[in-house]
Formats: sequence, structure tokens, C-alpha cells
Amino acid sequence: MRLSQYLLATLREAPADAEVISHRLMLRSGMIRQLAAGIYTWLPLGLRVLRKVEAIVREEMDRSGAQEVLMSGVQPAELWQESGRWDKYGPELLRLKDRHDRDFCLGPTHEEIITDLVRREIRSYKQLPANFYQIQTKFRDEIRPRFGIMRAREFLMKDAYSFHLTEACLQKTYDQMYATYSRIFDRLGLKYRAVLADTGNIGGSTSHEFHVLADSGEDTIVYTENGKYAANIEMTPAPDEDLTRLASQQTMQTVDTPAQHTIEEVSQFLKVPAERCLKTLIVNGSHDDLVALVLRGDHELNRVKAEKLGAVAKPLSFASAETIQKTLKCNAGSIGPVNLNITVIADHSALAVGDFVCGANENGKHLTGVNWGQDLPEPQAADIRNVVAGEAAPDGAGELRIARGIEVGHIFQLGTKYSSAMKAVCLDEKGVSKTLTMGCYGIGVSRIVAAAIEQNNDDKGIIWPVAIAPFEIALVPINMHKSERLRTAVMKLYQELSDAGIEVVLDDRKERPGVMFADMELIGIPHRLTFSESGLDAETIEYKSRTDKDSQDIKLSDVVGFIHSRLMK
RNA sequence: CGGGGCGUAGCGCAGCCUGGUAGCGCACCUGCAUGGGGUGCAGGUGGUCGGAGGUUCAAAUCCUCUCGCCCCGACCA
Repeated sequence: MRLSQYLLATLREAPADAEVISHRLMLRSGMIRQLAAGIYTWLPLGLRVLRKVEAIVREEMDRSGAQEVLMSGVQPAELWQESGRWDKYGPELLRLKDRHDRDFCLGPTHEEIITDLVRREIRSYKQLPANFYQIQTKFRDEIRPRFGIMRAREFLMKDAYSFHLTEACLQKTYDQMYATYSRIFDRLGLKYRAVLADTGNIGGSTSHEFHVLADSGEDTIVYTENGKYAANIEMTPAPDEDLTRLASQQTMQTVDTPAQHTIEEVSQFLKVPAERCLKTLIVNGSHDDLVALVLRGDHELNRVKAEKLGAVAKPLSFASAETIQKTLKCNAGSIGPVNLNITVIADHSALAVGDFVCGANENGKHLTGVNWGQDLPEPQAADIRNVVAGEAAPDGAGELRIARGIEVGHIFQLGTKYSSAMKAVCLDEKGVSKTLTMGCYGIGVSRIVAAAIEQNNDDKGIIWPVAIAPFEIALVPINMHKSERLRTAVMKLYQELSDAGIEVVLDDRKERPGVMFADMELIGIPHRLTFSESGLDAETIEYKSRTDKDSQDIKLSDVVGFIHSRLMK
């Protein structure tokens, strides 16, 4: 590709409303442009990357034996009514009517459509198992799209759905998809981790998420050094060791803590370590009431664990400041479990603390030397906290470590949720009609592009893994318009590399070297060859990889071989 | 949806408080010079100031309504 004829829409400054690095770099490098909230146009450069990701996903899905289909983005309401999700899915499902006033929606996922297809087409156990996939645009009317393509409303997804007669057969395909996903992320050149996941609303028994590791990731994942344990923090039970309560040595006292609200403030003010200060969070209960959740001051509430408690409203929401003031007669920073007339649920570790500090339910006052069972009744106990780094893994095999991740893939064992609602059955070997068992497997194709940037960038721009770089190598001639000799040499190499099937971009714009270097670095081309008159005199070309600090001179005659060997790596 | 913020040229911003002929930098176009890290000089193109209504002799500026976008929360690939 010659840049003089290419829409290279790089920007020196990123739009002010782009905050995360991948979003800024995708805009600056001219990969995408925003059309509306969470809706983007892919420019030529961005599309090249997207298509490369797509191609790797497709190749590996095909290799696994899955069959590609393409389902419509617009879906009739009837199927969603049949599965029951027309009413359950909520406003995230974008609904619309056609000219005959019939209801449709833009597909956020395709379980209904594929299940409808399979129940019509598959008759016999001989056709099973079957795994169908597509790479297609999804639309989810997110409450808050953000971070550019990372959480868009319209996005490109690979979704696959498998059908089986037995759980054992499903497990086999599930394992195969796990291996396929691992191969995909290996090939993409990304650092990732597969973790046990919560099945959430989708339901089913087993589920794994695939996360690209990046400090800016929205998810917290927990793993052990030996790699045997890896899970989303939502799924990681806190260890139940050391929960024997220390004997009480103090008697409860009320102390003045003027203007001290946070655990940190109270802990410093009273000179009591945070782990002996208990925090009391007021959340909305499931019966139009309030529930107090008590945690050690140094621990964090885990929303998903809390939502699993029957007494807590799902989704979890914190009581408003007004409600707290009205019901408990003090502000949120002074609440404690003593004499609290609402349901109190304490984390196991909070129950193990003796002589603790907590709010006195009176503004500006806290209690010290408080003990469960003595100063207040034993509350209901539960695991509602996030584990912290260094704690014992649930499998007992080492200490937990914590990392941030971007969820780019998720595989589920669905069971019969959709097949039974939609009567997807087929005959088994004995001629008996059986409800199909399903698995589903998603990969956020467009999100991978953003995640790859999030994981691979520097102050100059993007550093693409070679497998998904828009071009493999950039040719940067200096003063080509002034030297016919230079032009000839550059065009010859451009032709040679192109003919060899290498994706090469030639910067034949009449730009100064600094501009060309800056642009090639911004858009993250992995390899660069710089041509100059002085180089030609010495019969050398300057080579630099995107990650090298310094360049090196390559003999003109060796260049093609050198580039080939570089691209093999 | 709750909380916060912003809409002025493609991008980044000033002007608004205190109404009086719409500005700066980058980008873009032309010319000359320059030519190994976003070069210099000169000249130029481009904006119904998000939209509607109102106040006023006069509105980017004041008032009312409205639309859009971003950030923080709950959802998810």
C-alpha cells in the first residue's frame, strides 16, 4: 500500500473526550471515528486490524470443526417471546417496528435464532454434536457505552452455539472450545488468562472467561503462581482459616470522632489499625428494606457475592444518603452494627475481630472495644468480600495473586435453558425425543483490537503484535522526490516484498522524515526500513523494529532475506 | 436511570462573567525556502458559535426549553 493514496487520518491531538489509552490511540492513529455514542466507523487502517483478528478467529473455529453461518442482525420478536427474553431482557434490547407495525429487535446475541434454526433442521442424533458460529455485528443498547470500541453499543462478535444430546458430549465440545480459544489468543500474541467465571444471568453450570491482562482492565482476576487456580474475583471464595475470634479484653466505649468518616480517617484518628475497624455498608434489601453489610475496614465488598444473599436486592445498590439519614438518623460515615434495627450480615472475617471499632450510629461518634455476642448479638455470617493478594487459594495450592483483565471471551455450558423453552428436540438412538443440551461461546472481536492496544503501547503510540498489525513493515524513504536513484531502489524493494506476500506500507508522501517516523510509530507498524541517499552510497538500508531502541544497518543485498527472517519470529 | 461536566472550523482551545463586525494553535490549500525526528516564512480555504424560542436597537455572550456528547455508578464480548 502506498500512503499517498491511502486515508491515513492520524491526529496530533486526541479528542478531549477520549480518556483510556486504547481509545485515544485508535482515534489518533485514524483507525476509527465516532458516529454516535458507542457507535463507530472503522477507517481503512482500523479495518485491516479488525479483519486480521477476525481471520484468526475464523481459522481456529473452522479448525475446531465448527461450521460458520451468518444470522440476521434484525430479529423477529416472536422468537424472543418464545424464549421469554422479550420481557426479561430490558432496555438493553433495542426494539423496533416495521411498516406493518410488527415487533423486531436488533440482536444483542443469537441463542433464539440458532435454536430456531437447529430445531427445524436437526432431526437425528446422527447429526450431533454440532457447533455453529458466526462473526457478526451485535447491538446492545448499553446504559453507558464507554472507552471507545472497548464497550461499544454496536460491536463485532464471534458467537458460537453447540448442540448435544448428553452432558458428557457438551463437556467435550466445551473443552475443545477452551483449547481453541487458547490457541486464538496465543496466535493473536496477547498475554491472557482463562479464569473460572460466574454464569450470571445466562445461567448454566460451568463457565470460563478469557481475559487479556492489562492494568487498565475493568475486571479483577485471581490466580496462583502454579496456574492451577484462576478465577474471576467474583468467583473466588475467601479462605476460611484464622476465623477464631480473639478474646475480648476491652469494654465498649463511645468516643468522639468529629468529622472522621472513612475507615482511613477513623483508623488514624483512633490509632487503631484498619483491620480492627469494621465498616458498615447500607444496601437496599430485597423487601423494600435496608440491609447492613459489615466488613473489616481493610476489606472490599464483592458485589456479586452480596447479590447472592437472599436479603439483598439484585442488582446490588447502595442506599441513598437521604434514605440513610431518614432511617438511621445519622450519616453513612457513622453507622455501626450495634443497636442497628435492620438486618445485619457480617463477613466471616469481620466476625473474627474482637475489641473492634465501629460507628456509633450518631454523627461524630464511634464505638471502641466492641465485641460480637457481648455488646451486640451474633449476626448472620456470609462470604461477601473480595479476597486479597497473598491469601490462600481455594484449592490450597499456594498464595493468591491479583491482576486486572479485559474480558474478551466467555464460554458457557448453557444446558437446556433455550432448547426447552423453544422445544428444540431430536431423536436419540432409540428413537426417543430428547431436549438438546447447549453450549455457547463468545469472543469480542472488536474489543480484542482495543485490548491489544491497551496491552501494547508506549508514549509514541501503538505497538502491534505482528499477527494483527495493519501492515507488517513500513518503508520510509527520505527525500524520495529529490532522488530518482532512491525512488528506483525503494520501488524495487516495495515490489519485491509485496510480491513475496508481505504486507508493506510505503510512505511515499512528500513529508519530512520526522513526520513519517512519528506516523509509523503511532500506527504501530512492527518493522521499519529507512532509505536515504547516504545509505544507498554505503549500499545499506537502516532497519528498526517498533520495539528496538536503536536502528541497525542492513546490507542492501541482504534486506529481503533479513526481513523474511524477522517476520518468521 | 441517578450524580457530575462539556457543546465555538477536522482536532485542541480562548472569547461568555461585564451583549456591540467570531479569534488562536494544529491540520488543510498555494508559493518560496528547508530536507534524518511532528521545519521556517508568506498568503489563503473553512464556522447558521448544538437546536428552538424569548429579552434587546443589537445575542456565541442574558433567560427558557430542547438535543447531543463525555466522565463516575449498575450490565456485558
